[in-house]
Amino acid sequence: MKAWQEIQLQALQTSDSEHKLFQTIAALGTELGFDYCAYGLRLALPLSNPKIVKKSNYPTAWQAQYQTKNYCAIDPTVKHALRSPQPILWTDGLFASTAAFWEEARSFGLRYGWAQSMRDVHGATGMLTLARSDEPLSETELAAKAFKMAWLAQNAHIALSRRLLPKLLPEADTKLSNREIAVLRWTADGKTSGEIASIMKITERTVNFHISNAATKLNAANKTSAAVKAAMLGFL
Amino acid sequence: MKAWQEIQLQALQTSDSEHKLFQTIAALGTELGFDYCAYGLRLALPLSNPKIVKKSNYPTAWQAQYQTKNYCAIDPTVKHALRSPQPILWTDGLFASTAAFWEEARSFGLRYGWAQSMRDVHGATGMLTLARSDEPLSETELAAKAFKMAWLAQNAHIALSRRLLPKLLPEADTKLSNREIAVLRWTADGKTSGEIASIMKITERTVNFHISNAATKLNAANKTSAAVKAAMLGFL
DNA sequence: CCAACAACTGTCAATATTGACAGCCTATAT
DNA sequence: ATATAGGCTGTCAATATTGACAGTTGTTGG
Repeated sequence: MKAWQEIQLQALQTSDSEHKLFQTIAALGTELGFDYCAYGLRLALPLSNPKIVKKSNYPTAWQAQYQTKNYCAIDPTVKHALRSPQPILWTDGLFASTAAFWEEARSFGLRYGWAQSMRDVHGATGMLTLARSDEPLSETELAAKAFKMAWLAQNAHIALSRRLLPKLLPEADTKLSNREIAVLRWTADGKTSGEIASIMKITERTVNFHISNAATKLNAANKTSAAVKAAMLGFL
Repeated sequence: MKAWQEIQLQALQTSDSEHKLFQTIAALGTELGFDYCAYGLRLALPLSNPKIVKKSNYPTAWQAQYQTKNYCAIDPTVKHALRSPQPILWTDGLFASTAAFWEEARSFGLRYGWAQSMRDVHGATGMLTLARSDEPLSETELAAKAFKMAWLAQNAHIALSRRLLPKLLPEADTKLSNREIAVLRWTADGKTSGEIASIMKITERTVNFHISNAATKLNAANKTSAAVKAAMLGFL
């Protein structure tokens, strides 16, 4: 499978559009024996309504169904992906409580599938799904392809999220000063401004000053939100 | 390389001790041509002094040096691992600003190395390092082994963190009620108790009641800490 | 039926926060 | 030398929070 090595370099290094990048990943999926490929990215923020982006070469009708019926919310593979980076197979057991959804997916040819997710420093979770209509996934096939699938899941996320994140999450490239970071760290650990003041040997007024500057930079309404955002985005 | 498949099953499924598990991972590293193997786990909390656990088969003297001189804080591979899941090679460029550290590592036989990190739902970052004394890592060797290394980094973290996390981070298995989660979500997004009250159509008093219960469960001093902990641990 | 639990509400006082005013000091880059 | 930025401090009033008191309702499971 020489093509892997070649496409690999392309996928990682060229700065293609997201679309081309996804095509490359899908092509690698095809080489692994999967007609269908899907990548989903779920940002960490805002927590009460996280942004989700999907890219796939699924049948258009199914993509539309999935979107309008908000299947994302019930899809057991998504639920698993958000809890664990362990790969998961599409099995009857997995879809036990979502039979209608599972039935419908299969009617579009999405019968045998595999998925793995990955979380990055910014709290974003990426999920790669590989699927096909034809042939069940045997243990031996999985064992043989496990390494490449793991690699592909990783690199799909690294490459795609690098391109998608900046647009979707502008806060991700905020620059916080050292002081702001220090103050937010203590804040996130539950210290009051007064406590932080004595820890850092500065005035309470100054602590609040830094917090408020950080909150402005992070587009946060108050210190709680600022601490959460900074922590989730990996600034602390 | 049939052994891979066999050990793979063992590594994932048997509930060995951490130590045995690490041995297994190190053995897989050896099969990939690396004498040395190290796994580091950095928890997300507490933010102001995150817990770190290390396991390695490095020379004991170097492990001691690394620990006492707190090299963790300056090690450029660690710095990279905390920012990106992309694999990284030990190169002169990488250690440009930490020459003494790099020199010392090499004096212990740690000359050629590779590392990759991975973050999970609980915010913990795991980092796998594979290294050796003898032979430089060529592009072609890396290309040939990339898949297995990616797989190993992933599975080392999945397996080891599953065993290490519960002990190190007791908050990780807190059970929050649905109401508590909802209230914390809004809190983390920067809403005040009053705002959450009108969003959820309950009294401000009730909002504070849920927040305070959640804070107790999470061992948090106040709502900011509760929101950060819940968010970092993936409860929201 | 009863226990246990989640959800919900009330009041009051002590603390903490935010927001808006205004200004000083130091290091770095132009 | 001057602009710029980070770090630092002050006061005051309006809001928000926390903590400690005491209680109702509805559901679930033994």
